[in-house]
Amino acid sequence: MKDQRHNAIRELVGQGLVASQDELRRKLRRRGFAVTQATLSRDIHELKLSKGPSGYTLMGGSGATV
Amino acid sequence: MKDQRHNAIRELVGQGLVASQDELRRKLRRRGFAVTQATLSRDIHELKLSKGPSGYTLMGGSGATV
DNA sequence: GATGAATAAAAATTCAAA
DNA sequence: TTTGAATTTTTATTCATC
Repeated sequence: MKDQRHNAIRELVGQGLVASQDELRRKLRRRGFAVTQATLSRDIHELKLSKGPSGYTLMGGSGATV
Repeated sequence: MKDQRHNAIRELVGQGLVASQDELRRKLRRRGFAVTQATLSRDIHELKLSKGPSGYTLMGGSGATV
């Protein structure tokens, strides 16, 4: 369950605008994943997502930005 | 004043571990820049810094991570 | 081990004001 | 136009429960 959710998160984030954990939560719910903010906070950390000027983004290997 | 502070921020962040705006605030103060969290929040946005699993990082041109 | 509810902590914003 | 104090919003964590 968690793995599927992680994939969905990666997809949504990669896709573009996820400005907050709550927005992510709403989008996930539409996809059938009903979780709370606490869980997303943990997921985001596990996935090493980064929150920048334009919402959440996926981090590559080293963390260096180009 | 703001430009100097921005440079100092870039330096501190580029340097390594800045885990929170408050930590940044303390480090800046040691360097002679005494500002509040509100100002740092604005600075960070202006500098397009990103907060990830290992504190704040500088974002490069495209925002892509390697 | 994964999660939620409640809470704490951190960050963004509002609202003066210089 | 930049800032700080206060506030709101968002995110991380704690403390149970399953």
